Amino acid sequence: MLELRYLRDHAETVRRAIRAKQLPEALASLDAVLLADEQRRLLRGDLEALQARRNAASREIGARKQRGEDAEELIREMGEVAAEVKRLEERDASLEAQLRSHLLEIPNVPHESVPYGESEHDNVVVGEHGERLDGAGMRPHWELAEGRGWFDLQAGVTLTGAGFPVFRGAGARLVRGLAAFFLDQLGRQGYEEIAPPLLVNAASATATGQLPDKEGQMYEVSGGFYLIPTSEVSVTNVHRDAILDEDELPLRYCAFTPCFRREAGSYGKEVRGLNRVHQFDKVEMVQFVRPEDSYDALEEMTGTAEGLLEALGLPYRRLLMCTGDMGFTQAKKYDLEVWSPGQERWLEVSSISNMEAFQASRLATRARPGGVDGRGRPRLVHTLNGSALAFPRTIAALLETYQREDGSVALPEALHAYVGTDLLA
RNA sequence: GGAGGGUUGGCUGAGUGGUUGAAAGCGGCGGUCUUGAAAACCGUUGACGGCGCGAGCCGUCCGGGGGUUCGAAUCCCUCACCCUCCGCCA
Repeated sequence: MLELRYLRDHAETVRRAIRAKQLPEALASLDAVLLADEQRRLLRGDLEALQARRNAASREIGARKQRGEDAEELIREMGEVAAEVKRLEERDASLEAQLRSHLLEIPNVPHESVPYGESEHDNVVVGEHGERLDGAGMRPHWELAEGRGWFDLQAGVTLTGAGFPVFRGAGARLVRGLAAFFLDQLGRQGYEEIAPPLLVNAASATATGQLPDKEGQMYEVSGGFYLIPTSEVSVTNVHRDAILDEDELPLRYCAFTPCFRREAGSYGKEVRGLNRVHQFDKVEMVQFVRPEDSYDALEEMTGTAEGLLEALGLPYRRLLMCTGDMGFTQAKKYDLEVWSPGQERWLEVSSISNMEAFQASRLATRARPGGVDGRGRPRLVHTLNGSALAFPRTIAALLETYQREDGSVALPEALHAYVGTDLLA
């Protein structure tokens, strides 16, 4: 969330940001925060004066009793003060709770380099790599897989419901190979591998920004837990409520996990095959960096994800998300889309974002200059995350791009050792 | 699941109702000494919020929440986590 002090000093900037992000309902939240803040500061003036009086009187009572003097009158007097203090404290607590809940409803402010836009149509293509294959005669991945049994959508429907594909045989091996390939690549670039819990509590989901505003996107299970919609949630919360050593930044983590998303309201060709599913695998990158380094880190991470697509020989393009399409928590976000020749459309396989301090303030993740024992004041870190990469659409593009006349798929060389074959037949 | 013990500042660890924001030690920072360093010695050293140009003043914080009291780190309730023992499971 944005910090209260920032909100007080930059209310207009935040109003513009809210409008640019197409979240007008947050304007009321901002007003509510500013009002509650003002009321609270007034209240605290009275409250603290009263507390000071009580503290002084209590000391005096203690002193008198020690001298064996009578303090009955003062005690009676303080009884009234104590009741008033209690009343004001309750009012203060209620204002603070209001403040906090509305604060959580205010989105992050886009970076100045982010273009204004109302929807996905206003995103800007900032680079394209590789030559798109002509779609003539190319089959979509679901037809290819159907013939060879690499994944079984019907079985998933039986087991669970639509959007839960069952990978099998060479398809399952491809999943495992891709995971190992991605993780190895990231490991080489200094990312520490994490195998996190797949269930998180509400505090974790709130810290990374899934709650309270995107509740409907997560599966909630009994015990008050949520299935992670991305390992960003698990991995970023590893340092919740922590003071890091600023000299040890950046911290780079990666994780291979399933992700669970309700994706309510999607239909039609958007969801054919592996285009959009409720459970999918993804390798995620997460970084904790010093504030002044976060935009360099964003470029670096995006480059890393692009490197994976290049290693797989898949044509892709990079999009800079406009203000209206970038999401609640982000300050700047790139999407990578891979070319799907069998469908003749672009498929989003990665999304890399800089949250600046937005998550860090909810996480209370700070870093102290000069080490944990140092004397410097801790300050909020910046957090970033990005997919490297999401599996189903990567697999779709791989199958379609490398398909042969007979419906088999010749894998790119980078995967041969990982999948244990150069051909899915 | 049952019984007991514990959770205090960056760390170890005192403190069981009244100048305790908290002893002591370690660590950190500054200094003396030294060619330099170590050792020794001296000083200093929590966070957050509010007010003030400033020196400074006020408030809150001893795992979380609630209660008793004029006053709570200290008493009561509750929750979480850790440790020990018993049971159960792998």
